[in-house]
Amino acid sequence: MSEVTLKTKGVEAVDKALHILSLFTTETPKLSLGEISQRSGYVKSTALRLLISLQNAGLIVATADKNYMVGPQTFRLGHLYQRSLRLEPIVRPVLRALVLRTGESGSFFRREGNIRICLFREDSSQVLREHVPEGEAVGLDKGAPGHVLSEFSDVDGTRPASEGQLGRLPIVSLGERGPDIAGIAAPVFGAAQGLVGAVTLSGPRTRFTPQAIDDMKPLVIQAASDLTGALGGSFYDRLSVVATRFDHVKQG
Amino acid sequence: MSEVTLKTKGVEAVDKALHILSLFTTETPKLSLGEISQRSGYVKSTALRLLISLQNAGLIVATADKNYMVGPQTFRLGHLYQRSLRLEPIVRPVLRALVLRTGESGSFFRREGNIRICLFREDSSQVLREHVPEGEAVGLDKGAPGHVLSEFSDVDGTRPASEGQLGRLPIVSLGERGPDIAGIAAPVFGAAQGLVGAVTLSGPRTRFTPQAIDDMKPLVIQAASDLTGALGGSFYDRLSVVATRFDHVKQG
DNA sequence: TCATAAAATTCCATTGAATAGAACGGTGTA
DNA sequence: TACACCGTTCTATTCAATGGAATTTTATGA
Repeated sequence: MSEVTLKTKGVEAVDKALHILSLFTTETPKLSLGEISQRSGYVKSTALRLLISLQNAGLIVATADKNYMVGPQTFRLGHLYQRSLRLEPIVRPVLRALVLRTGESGSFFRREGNIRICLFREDSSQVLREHVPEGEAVGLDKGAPGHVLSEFSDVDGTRPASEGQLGRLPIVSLGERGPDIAGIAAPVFGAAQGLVGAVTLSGPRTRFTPQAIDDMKPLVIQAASDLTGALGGSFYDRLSVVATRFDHVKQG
Repeated sequence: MSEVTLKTKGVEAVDKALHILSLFTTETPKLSLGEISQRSGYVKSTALRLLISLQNAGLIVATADKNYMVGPQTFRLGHLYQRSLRLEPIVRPVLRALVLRTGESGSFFRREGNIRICLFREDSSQVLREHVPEGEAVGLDKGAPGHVLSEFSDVDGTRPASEGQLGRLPIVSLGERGPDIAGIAAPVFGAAQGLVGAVTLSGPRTRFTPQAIDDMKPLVIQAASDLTGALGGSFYDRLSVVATRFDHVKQG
């Protein structure tokens, strides 16, 4: 109610309905009317009517046991979104190559507001692997890709990344997102759009030894550079800079 | 207005907003306010307010050139849907194996109302391949998986598939969905849920020679049987039936 | 099995949110 | 420079959304 009712406002009933939609998360993928009413703060009759509209649109489906889950239309729209970015044919092969050469899992993250979502993921074939499925939203403050997306968020067509920023690449994270999870990430830039996302290799910390990390670092940088090139970006074109700095990073 | 305002109805404003959302398709992923107003029939001021709510929820984003596209929240929700079905860990490996052994692309379709959507897809590495990306909605009347999903749609926990139905498997489609596209499909059943989906191999018609088709048929049947088993289903347990009929099918 | 509790669903008078269309402003085109 | 088109803001009217109570359905357990 008192949330954010400012600016040129939308339609309250729609806001409420979509708020209900947002209650469905990985942790709570299935909710009863009572839970929805409680969590949203809307009385049950109101929540129910909103749910009917959501169901008619196929965004929500009712289960046999009188619960609610997200519906098939979300899937259609979600893939429409994924395709609208036109990144998949570029990113997927690069990730696949990374995974083949390292045996760890490769992902591509994109910043959306103050979270990051896993747009693409290629799993390693290892039995032991961490798991951030595609579509998962994670905070910006944790993990190597999070740092990358924060650090380079102000990069756009007019303001390229500084040498100092590039010098710190790739960013390595050990035990941040979870005690046993490690990751190595680097930013991907587009021509005019600036920061597009972050490419990362991740896996169980036990396999990320100093030696292994040193082996993977140049591969991640190379992948980020390849992707940036494919998107028309040029920040990695100063390869001398990156190469020089990169030697430096390896020592650190 | 006169569309469908019957039954225990929901909330009109929400219906309108979600109708706007449904205007975004593969063919028209990007719409201006004018187009939205025209296609939906809502006056521009109304459409604009609904769009504001949709934007606040992250389901729609405005592009730099004053157009609208689906937003990142659809992606999050879409993958939540995909995961809520709990099919991916089961289906994906089977598809991958199919692709490896045949060189064609494998997909898993699910019926949603009177359309089918591609839930999972594993591309072949061949240069020439047809393309139905994940999330794409296709009609039930065309293509091998469409026929499968139609033919077995009445199968549920209480009414198993008849021998006659099973005998016609797998269903082969040549040049139906497009003049150059061929596919081989078979149904997947769950324990109590009945028909869960259809697994299919598809590719350019030129590679689907009678010989190649005969080679692929048992693999598709086997994949469908494996998936059905993994889901607790048992329709393929009458393997004698399937095997016998299958020999018959090969001759046909 | 029936009684009790809890949840979902329906109903309806009140009211304020959504609406339509006109007016405004901005941008590109002839 | 003027015109035409598109997006955006404004506002009085009205009808759709609301919430709470009533009713029905489902779950629990004695």
